[in-house]
Amino acid sequence: MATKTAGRKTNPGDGPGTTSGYWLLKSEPDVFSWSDLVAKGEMGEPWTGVRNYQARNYMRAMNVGDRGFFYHSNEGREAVGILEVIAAAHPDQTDDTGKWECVDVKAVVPLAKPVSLDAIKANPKLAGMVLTTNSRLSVQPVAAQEWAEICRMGGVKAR
DNA sequence: GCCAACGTTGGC
DNA sequence: GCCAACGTTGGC
Repeated sequence: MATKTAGRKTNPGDGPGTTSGYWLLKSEPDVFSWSDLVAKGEMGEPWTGVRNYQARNYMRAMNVGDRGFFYHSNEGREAVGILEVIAAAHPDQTDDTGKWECVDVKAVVPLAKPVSLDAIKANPKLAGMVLTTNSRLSVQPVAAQEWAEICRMGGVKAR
């Protein structure tokens, strides 16, 4: 593990090559939503379909037990729940080339109050979030203090 | 639905 | 190895 991340810093606030163990994963809710993941229960679901090297490398850096926000892109534009990594990166069955990988995740808890992109942008503590600095990256690291702040805004205990 | 930003591809 | 063309993402 601790795979190389193409020479990039993983996250401001974390040292180079380290991760906080917190993530943010995007999905368009009309393709795969938070409630879809909840419906999978403890079995969880492979996070397939990522076709971006940076995003793949972040998935490779994930450990079982890491937590992430489930973010609804396009429709909703808000973090809606907390998920947990239940299987480390493995080949993506929906990919024929053999290049792409996915992790398995399960739903942990919904945010009592979804945290919108607008609210994130309006919060100076979250100014450095990848969500705003690289809006196209679908799998991204979250710094520990960002995790705590969004949990607070979302009305859930940070865990 | 539009389009800016970003990433990838392929010709040279 | 450069860069123009193209495709995709996701906010607006």
